[in-house]
Amino acid sequence: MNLPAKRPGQKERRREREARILKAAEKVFAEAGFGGATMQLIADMAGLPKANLHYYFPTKEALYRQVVQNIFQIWLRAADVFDSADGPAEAIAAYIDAKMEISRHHPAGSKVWASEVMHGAPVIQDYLETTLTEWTEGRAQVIERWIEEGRMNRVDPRHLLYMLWATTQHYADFNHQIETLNGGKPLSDSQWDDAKASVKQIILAGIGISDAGKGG
Amino acid sequence: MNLPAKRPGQKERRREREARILKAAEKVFAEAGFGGATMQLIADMAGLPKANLHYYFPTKEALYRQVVQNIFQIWLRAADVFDSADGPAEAIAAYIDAKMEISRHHPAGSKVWASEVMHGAPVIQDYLETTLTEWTEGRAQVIERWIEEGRMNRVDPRHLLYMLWATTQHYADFNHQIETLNGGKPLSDSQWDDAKASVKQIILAGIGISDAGKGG
DNA sequence: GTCTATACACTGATAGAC
DNA sequence: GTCTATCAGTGTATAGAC
Repeated sequence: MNLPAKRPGQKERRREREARILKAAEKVFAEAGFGGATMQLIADMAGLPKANLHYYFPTKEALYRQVVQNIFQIWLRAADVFDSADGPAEAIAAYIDAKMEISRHHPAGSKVWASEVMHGAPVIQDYLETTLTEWTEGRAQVIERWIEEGRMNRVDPRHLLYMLWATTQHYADFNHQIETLNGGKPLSDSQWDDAKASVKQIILAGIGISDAGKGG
Repeated sequence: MNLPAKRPGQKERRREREARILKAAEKVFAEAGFGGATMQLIADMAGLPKANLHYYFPTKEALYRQVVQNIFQIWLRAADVFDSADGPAEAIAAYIDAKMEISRHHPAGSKVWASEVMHGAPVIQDYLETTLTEWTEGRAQVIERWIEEGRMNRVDPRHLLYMLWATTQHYADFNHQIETLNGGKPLSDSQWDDAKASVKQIILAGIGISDAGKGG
């Protein structure tokens, strides 16, 4: 009877808590690693009793798996800009910008991803073998076409992609080291602009596109 | 009396076991992280009873600390080639080659280092603030001089160094991902040559040095 | 100097009251 | 559907026999 009317936004509350747990878990996993992270820490940061986590996620590994999958989706969405442009200069510049933005505003996610891959991808190996492999092959073909059209230097497409991933994610994964070398202070807005400009300058010049991404 | 004569190579045996423990610890820490690594795993891999580890290293953290310090020394030695050359083309090419060799033959060490920095450098923060900061500032000045002498493009020296670190270490830290994208097989000798050549090609061209590092 | 057995703390997960 | 109390398992570290 009144049961349906009795739950206004009950599902929303559950979603809101799930999101809070996932956010806390991402941070704790990033800072302590899977083995070093504890359900107690995650629960405290999410503001819930420890046992409640198992009501939303059956096991620690299931929670971790969800965190990693979310990060993977963010990577994939950022990769879309690679296709929305019609030339290497615009596409690669946009891709660098998008990934640098993620490194700046989502460093914890990048760290969890890096840790997962470093440990042999025990949880997302299937994604590496399917989605990531397909995406990489597709993008390598696009780069190869640009090379044959004479729109950029002949470089190995895969190693170019690795360099893009490595360089952009470095600003997230090693942000503590960069901060220390910056006198203990996080990069300012203008310093982030410098970082993005430097990465674009070197890589675009490195593949023979000289007039793009230069501000002055 | 005969006590000194009674210990032939006793110190050597201790050093040999210490080295074996350190080697096993490096691998376990790299694969499982600090929190995921157990003294049992390290002991098994080193072929010693678990409790014996505490005879050589008082705590798990002390063992970990020694592993991280050793890796840092390897990084520093590799950085020496930066100074043994007299120009940017030779110096940076040699630095890339040296770091790529470490990534190939010492991936576990690179992973432990990456993990330590990602978690906020709880153990080697002092090294970051002293040795690494001084080395970085010195090398940035060298690069700045090369720029003023017109021997390479004007780029931000620090972001160039970050790109060198990120790109070369990526082949160690993400070797599992690279292996997966390579059809599940480790890079062959020639593929490693391609990787080194690609990195040198893009970065050297990216800083305005066009005729170096090209094989054919 | 080396190993076996054990103490003590803490973790992930669950049972049961509300 | 939510929380308190607790269990079983595991981890580091150590005491004590040899």
